[in-house]
Amino acid sequence: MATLATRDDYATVRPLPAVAGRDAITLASGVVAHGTIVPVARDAAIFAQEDEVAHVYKVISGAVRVTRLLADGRRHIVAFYFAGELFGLEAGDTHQFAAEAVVASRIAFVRRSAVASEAEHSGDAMWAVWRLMAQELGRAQDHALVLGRLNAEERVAAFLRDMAARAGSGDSIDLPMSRTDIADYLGLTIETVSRTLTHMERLGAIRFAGARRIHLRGGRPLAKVA
Amino acid sequence: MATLATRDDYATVRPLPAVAGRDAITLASGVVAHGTIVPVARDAAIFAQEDEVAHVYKVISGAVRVTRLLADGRRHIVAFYFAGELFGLEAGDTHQFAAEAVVASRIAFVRRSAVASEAEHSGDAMWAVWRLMAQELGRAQDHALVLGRLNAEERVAAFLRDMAARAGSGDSIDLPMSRTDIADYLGLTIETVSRTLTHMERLGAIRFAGARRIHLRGGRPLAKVA
DNA sequence: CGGCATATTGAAAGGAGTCAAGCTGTGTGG
DNA sequence: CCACACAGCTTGACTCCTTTCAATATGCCG
Repeated sequence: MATLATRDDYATVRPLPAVAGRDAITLASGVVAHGTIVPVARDAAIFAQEDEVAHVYKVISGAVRVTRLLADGRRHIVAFYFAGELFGLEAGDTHQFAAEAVVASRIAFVRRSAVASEAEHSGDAMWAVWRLMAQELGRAQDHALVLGRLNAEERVAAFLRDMAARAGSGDSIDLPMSRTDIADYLGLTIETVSRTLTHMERLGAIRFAGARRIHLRGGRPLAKVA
Repeated sequence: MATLATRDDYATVRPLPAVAGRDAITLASGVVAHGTIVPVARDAAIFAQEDEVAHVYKVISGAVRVTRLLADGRRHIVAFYFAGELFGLEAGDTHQFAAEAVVASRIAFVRRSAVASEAEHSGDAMWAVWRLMAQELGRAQDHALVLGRLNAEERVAAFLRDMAARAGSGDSIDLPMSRTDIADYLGLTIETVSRTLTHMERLGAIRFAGARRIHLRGGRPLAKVA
């Protein structure tokens, strides 16, 4: 199914240790740590599924997808991250997921130890990390609800609403990811995603301006989910 | 769809403030807080979806389900919790879910503020709460993968494996929840759950001892997922 | 022992998947 | 600057897994 992104397909980006810590990265309001901003090409890996957890990441510009691969090749996208968002926070020492740039992006690498020591010394930082974790948990639970109980139309509508809030401006949504990415995020096939979007356009709920730019019309697809 | 558990169906259990704090509850190894152990009847609510977050809970005995209800009545089960497990930890001030006892259970109510102050004073407690949160996140992400990319047989197999590890003894699984609960957890219908279990029995992968007691045979259903 | 909730089983329908062409549009080379 | 080429997207026809609708069966509890 679909084109797979395995570890060997792309070179993993590895910032030189020597230059790490050059930039001041704002993890949360008031919480700043040193890190390195690295340009990452489209589809290049930021970390792989077996990598040791060494950093926490912030999207400076562009977009990131976090994925899991099943042994038989099925792919699941855990989450997308956009400019300003943090990702890569995991409890264990080995990444359970892989992360790749959806489009050419600039990613801040902050050493996990830097975040940890920041959190130990400052209640604010600790609190910020906690909030981030809680937000991730909420997103994952929402995602499970979408995958467990919504039909194709509802899933795509929920996705568009989420994207409108996070990657859109006004009623215009800029989708940096492919239909394959959307399908793997929503537990559907690319054909179903495509058909559903076409159907929504026919209904007048959305309008296309190229395959990856969508205008919402009258918030019609918003009506469904809690 | 299915029998619905709405807020009005059951009386919510509310421990008397006067008796709160009578028992010493172990939240994690070495982290103890005062709380109250309350008996909760089968299907009785522990908290409802709109309730203010006042407590953190620990299952002393029995089992708990945490659910979400869609406006049209569709139900999604976020998670099950068994003896020894903690639940109810949420970031906001209002519960996003409801919790009910699956069977008659004993639940420890610990004031959230007690946990918070414990965490503020002790690095250990803080760390324990963090670990719990991270574990929940991992579970939610695993659940999303199951719902997004596995078929009915694989979902049930994954469920049985999880139950064997958490609510079983050896190769024997004691399922306290109904087929409806399982279906709402796995994003299936009760008929599909039932048929799948029957099919697994025909294949010799499991053996029934009553509808809610299952013996695994040779770990056959374990073969599928990562 | 009866009665009701829970579970199983069957048959038919439907929504999403699969397989297979085309189409579009973006990037590149002539 | 135009045109080709390839990746990505759309559309169509058909299949299949899961749902839906409908009876039974089972079993727990009073």
